[in-house]
Amino acid sequence: MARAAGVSRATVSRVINGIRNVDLAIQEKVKQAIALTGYVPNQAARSLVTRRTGTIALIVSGAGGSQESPFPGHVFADPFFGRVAGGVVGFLRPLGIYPILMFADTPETRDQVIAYLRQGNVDGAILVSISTEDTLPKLLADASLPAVLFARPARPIPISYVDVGHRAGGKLAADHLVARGCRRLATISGPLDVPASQDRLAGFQEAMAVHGHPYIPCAEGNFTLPSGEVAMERLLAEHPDIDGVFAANDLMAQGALLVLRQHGRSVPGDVAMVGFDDSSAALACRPPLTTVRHPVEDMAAEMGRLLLTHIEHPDHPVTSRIFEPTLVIRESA
Amino acid sequence: MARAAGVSRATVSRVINGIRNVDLAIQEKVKQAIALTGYVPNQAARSLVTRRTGTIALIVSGAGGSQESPFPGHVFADPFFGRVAGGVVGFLRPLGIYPILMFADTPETRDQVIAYLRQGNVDGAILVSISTEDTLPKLLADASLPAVLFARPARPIPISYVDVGHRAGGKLAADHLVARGCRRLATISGPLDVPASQDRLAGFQEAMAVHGHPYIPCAEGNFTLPSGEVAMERLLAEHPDIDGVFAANDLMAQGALLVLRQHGRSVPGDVAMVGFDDSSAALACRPPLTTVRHPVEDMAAEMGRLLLTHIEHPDHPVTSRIFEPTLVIRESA
DNA sequence: CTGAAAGCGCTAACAA
DNA sequence: TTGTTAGCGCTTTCAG
Repeated sequence: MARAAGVSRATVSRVINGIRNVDLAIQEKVKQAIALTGYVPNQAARSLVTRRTGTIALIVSGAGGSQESPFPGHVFADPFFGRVAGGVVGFLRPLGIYPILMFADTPETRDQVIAYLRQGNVDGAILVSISTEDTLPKLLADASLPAVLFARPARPIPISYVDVGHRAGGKLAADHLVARGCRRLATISGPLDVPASQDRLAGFQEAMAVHGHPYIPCAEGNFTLPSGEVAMERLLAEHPDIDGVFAANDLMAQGALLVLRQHGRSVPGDVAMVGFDDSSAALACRPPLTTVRHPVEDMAAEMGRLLLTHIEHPDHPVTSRIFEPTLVIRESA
Repeated sequence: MARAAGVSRATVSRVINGIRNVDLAIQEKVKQAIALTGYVPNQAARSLVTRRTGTIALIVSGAGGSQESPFPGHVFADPFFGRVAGGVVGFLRPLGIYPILMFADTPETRDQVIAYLRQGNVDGAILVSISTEDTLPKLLADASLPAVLFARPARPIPISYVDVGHRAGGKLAADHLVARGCRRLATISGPLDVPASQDRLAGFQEAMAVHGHPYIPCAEGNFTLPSGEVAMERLLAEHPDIDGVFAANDLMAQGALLVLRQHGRSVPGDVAMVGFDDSSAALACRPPLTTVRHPVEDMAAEMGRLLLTHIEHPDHPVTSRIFEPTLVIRESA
């Protein structure tokens, strides 16, 4: 700005950055000049010297051996991603920092992302990895860029992460279903190669075992609505007398509800249904879905917090933070 | 990088930026040195001189007189936003440019956004305005920052925008329903203060008028599933003999379908249903929803393209681009 | 076709 | 407490 505030640029810099040791009168004068001229510091110049951008990356990374659709619409359209983005933005915004949205689904785009990060465009990264085979977490670790993951990586990697107690969630569902009086339970699991699915299933099975149900029929889905439909269809064919189901996410539960209705089974009268996530899909179900709440927004905020401390303190040790799931009781069970 | 490539930094710069007039042998030498040292140019330094950041903002702006929820989850979770983000990222990514995700819902956050943009953090902005009362478009225009809107602003503002032919979409739905043999039509509109809702309704009504149906019962919703339920409930109460419905978006159609089933009406047997958007909700419906496709991804890509030309050519005239909707026929009509 | 030198706007030592 | 002085790493005239 016009150093016409009558002082040196150093002083202006000091008041803008809130460094004390500036005479109050001068501070006032500078502030007025700023307001008057509408001066805004140039971020590029600032970053050049501070080596901080005040920006972080929010990366969604899929598997993608080769190429996928040009429009990653269905990824961002996933209510789950929306909640993550909302949580991150909600936490970061008051701090005046905003995330850069990145998407990597192929080896090339992964390299592109890494290259971008190495340009010093961001101070750190928050990574939501969709696939077990994703190599980006490792690439990030190798680049020793401050980063935080959503969910425990399939293979151990020295990066901090945030996760929910999947086993505890499975147990919550089991206990509720049993307490409700269900006797012939079944479950629709997520894809069994992802840790979260395994853990939800294990938690459910273990809890059922202690309730005296050592064997629980299980159909594997892939977290999509149609997969929930076919899983329910199969379960019903093999065990027509089912009276309670735990689906590993709300979308599959929604699909299951659809076929239950088709078969004339009332919910929760004939069969009770418990989902997982407490996503918007849970509310779109009829009846509204009883579900295990996955506190995604809070977790996303925590990712932001963790990332910031990693950025501030480069030597901060790798950390993980596990959130407790809770049961949200609505009408389906 | 180690200017140990044996040349001056100026030459390295030229090679990196693909400026001709560089001896091929030297080019090779430099490239090797780059590969060897893993050199990456510092973006901040670059931006400082070029006055370009290679970054744009993707802003979601709501109304918000005062404050809203700390987590803008439901906004980003909206499948509509997901499609926009996907389209923008899909177009920009091959160009190596990524969007910064911003969210403004209160006057304060709007100012914060503007301040951020004025810091020179981005070259331009793509704005998805959720509310009619949003003042951000005007603020952007006043700041004369390159920007493109999604959808025509309620009040005329000198900013380029991209939109779909809402009227044409309404007509598509009307023609299809009539061709199918429906005689007693009704419609569920969106909030009538937003131009898109008005236009979809008008297009539908006009087309119905030419088909000899001058009056069409209409219930107003707000684009949410529950609002679709109550609207359908009302329509059914007042006009029990309805045999065809046009809902102004898929979510409301989904809600309407739910109450239709509750009332024992078969779809499309007893009543046919046409939605609008062709969002993921259309596929989640049972039966799958016949709907007017809103080519959101393509529109988002076009926003990127338009923004880029505005950035390249600051004097490029304000432009609008209207996309044609198409009918996607599935099972509900 | 290539190198030297200036300078983008800011922060941070260092002096005063 | 404030001003002066160096750069931060790059692009870009301007010479050569």
